[in-house]
Amino acid sequence: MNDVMDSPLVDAALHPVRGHMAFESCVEQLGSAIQLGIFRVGTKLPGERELAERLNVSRATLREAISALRAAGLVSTTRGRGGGTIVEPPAQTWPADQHPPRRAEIDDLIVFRAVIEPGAAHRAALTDLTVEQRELLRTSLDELAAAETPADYRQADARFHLAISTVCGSDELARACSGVQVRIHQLLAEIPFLKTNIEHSEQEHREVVEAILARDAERARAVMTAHCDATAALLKGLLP
Amino acid sequence: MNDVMDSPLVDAALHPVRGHMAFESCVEQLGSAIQLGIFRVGTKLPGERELAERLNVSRATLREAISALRAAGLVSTTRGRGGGTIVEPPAQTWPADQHPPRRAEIDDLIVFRAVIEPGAAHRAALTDLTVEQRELLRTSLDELAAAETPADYRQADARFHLAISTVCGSDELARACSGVQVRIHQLLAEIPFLKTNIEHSEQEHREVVEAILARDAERARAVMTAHCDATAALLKGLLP
DNA sequence: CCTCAAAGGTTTGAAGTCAGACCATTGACA
DNA sequence: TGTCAATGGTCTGACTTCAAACCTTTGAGG
Repeated sequence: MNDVMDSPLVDAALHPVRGHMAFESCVEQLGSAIQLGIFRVGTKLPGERELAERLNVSRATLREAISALRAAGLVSTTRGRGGGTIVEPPAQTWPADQHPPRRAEIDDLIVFRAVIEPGAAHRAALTDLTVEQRELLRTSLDELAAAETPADYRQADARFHLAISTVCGSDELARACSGVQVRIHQLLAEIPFLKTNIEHSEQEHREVVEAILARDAERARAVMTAHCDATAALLKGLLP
Repeated sequence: MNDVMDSPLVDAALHPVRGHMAFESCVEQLGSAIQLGIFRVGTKLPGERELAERLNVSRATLREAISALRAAGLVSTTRGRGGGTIVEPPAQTWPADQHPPRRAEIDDLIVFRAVIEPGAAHRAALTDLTVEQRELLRTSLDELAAAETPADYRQADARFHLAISTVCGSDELARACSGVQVRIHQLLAEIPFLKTNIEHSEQEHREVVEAILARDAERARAVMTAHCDATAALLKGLLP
């Protein structure tokens, strides 16, 4: 009969609705924010009521999610005034990742990143940045340089990339970058930490910030492109 | 105390979970696909069981969504063998849009689009396209030229842009473009149809495809950037 | 004409999610 | 030291969603 489904466009327009996702999504977002160091070890998460509102989820559901994080040892909770949920130092082993991403997913991610991160860098350079935004970029860069352990470095790296997208002024762009960083971060955690590679990365990081602050959009994009390509090559080469 | 929430990064990492979203999301996706002409007037939608599986939703929920579309007059349904759900010609007026997007949302969308669409064009030019993919681009371009009414043209335009992102080989990128196109399409429907503008657009469309097929990534990106900027200027100028 | 496969239509009970109210604990501050 | 506001903990009834059946309609093909 009438096989509309053969059109390649249908696949782009129709994507799976993640079923039963409120609880899952909360765990994922909070867990990612903790793993990326957006909520740092020892700090307190916002109150349950505020978090629930932010995530547009009922408090009951949010509590389920926090419960799961507590069970996983990522946070601990105390009651009463001044109490709350605080981020625990990472245990010996992260709760084992459930499913190692397929190769196709990695390729997909790498393509998406190659579009979005250089685009964000380009955009950031075109944007009239406030003093705070410039400060955020410099601070993120400094934290990267100050990182002492590989784990610290990877967290600071994720935050750095996120910071660039944040200053573009598009929530949606920032969210897309956040999603990309979460997954990149997970993948990077599985490959060895190469010192020479890091030094090269740091050089690129500095150049990107320099280009953005100098409002040299083309250069910002070019350097970020090279940076993403380098990571992509690493991942493609070192992942199973 | 410990106000972690002040970090601008938190906003990027934590985004609202759309509560109760299965039904809503189905209506949105199917409705958008119909409005963009991905499912064309007079054609039959895939069967309920297949659609439900694609959307990762129970058949009951999918049926609720179709029911809503039927109530809105977008589709009609017949039973029995050979029956199904077919796309109706658009009524005089589309079911009135619920909430006209705020100015901030429009700016957000425009920034995101300025990153993602030129990025996709660039990427498409770098990709080894199959014969089918090249054909898809040419066909989309032809349909654009063949459009007779403003509504036809806008649909063909959305499909054209979607086609470009589709050939990049990243589902996620295609999905992001799809989301952008849906919203751009809605906005464009609210402003006058300017003939001179369209002619200019068509020229750019041709150049983009030409550049992609010639594998001139820089040119593809530059032309697409100009194209997006033009649309952005239109929207900013003509929307309330 | 008959049969039956393919499609939409319906039912059912379990599980997830929600809003909102109320309970219990505890430390900040008067 | 006592109060109480802030915070996590609990409960309840309603709504949504799910999976997996089964029912009804209808046209294609023998």
